[in-house]
Amino acid sequence: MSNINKASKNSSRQRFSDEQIKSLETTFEVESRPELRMKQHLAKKLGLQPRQVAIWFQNRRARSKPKELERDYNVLKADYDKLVSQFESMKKENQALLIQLQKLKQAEGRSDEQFGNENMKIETLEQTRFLLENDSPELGVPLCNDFSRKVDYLWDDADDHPELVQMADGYLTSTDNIHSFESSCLMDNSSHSGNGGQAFNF
DNA sequence: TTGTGTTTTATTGCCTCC
DNA sequence: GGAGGCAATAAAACACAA
Repeated sequence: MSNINKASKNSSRQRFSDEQIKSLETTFEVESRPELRMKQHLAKKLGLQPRQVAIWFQNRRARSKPKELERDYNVLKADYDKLVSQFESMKKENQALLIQLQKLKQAEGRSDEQFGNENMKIETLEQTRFLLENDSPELGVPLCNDFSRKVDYLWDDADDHPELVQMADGYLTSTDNIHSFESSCLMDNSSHSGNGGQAFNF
């Protein structure tokens, strides 16, 4: 269609009146996708063509879409932040419980060597915590690059204690936790290929 | 007044569903 | 295949600074 034809075809275009807009908005709040019958009723009531009413709702939905997306994003982010917070507190609780377990096992007569060198554990804890906290400061959560490097078996005789492994940051955790954590990392790895120079070799 | 950016109405083309 | 929805886009109407 030429520009001239378009211009002549649109020459009668005019903005809807405040009353028309108000009525359309009111309807939109109740039903953003009104049925044909409703659109015909509205058109008759407002002195518009049914096609104009249909187009108005179409455009109105398009305008509201970014706002809806923003609302959904905020809800999801709030949920996510809450989960991160819960995860952190559960991680601490888990650590405390595993330390308790460690002490109990020590009390049972195990030597310190079987549980690894405490000094090295503390040093590794500080280094890894720094890296994880700086992986994604804007989200306040660590990413999962090179996860496999961050897991070491706590005991040389791991066969005796397959239920416990040591995270590289010094936290103790169960193998079940490790597996679930690895699964969650699959989502992150797509957007963070490689270790970005941040991974830490142990 | 005019140039420019934004908003609103309308068209087009494609897709999905029945 | 027709109806209706959506994304992309055109173009008129409007707002506003200079």
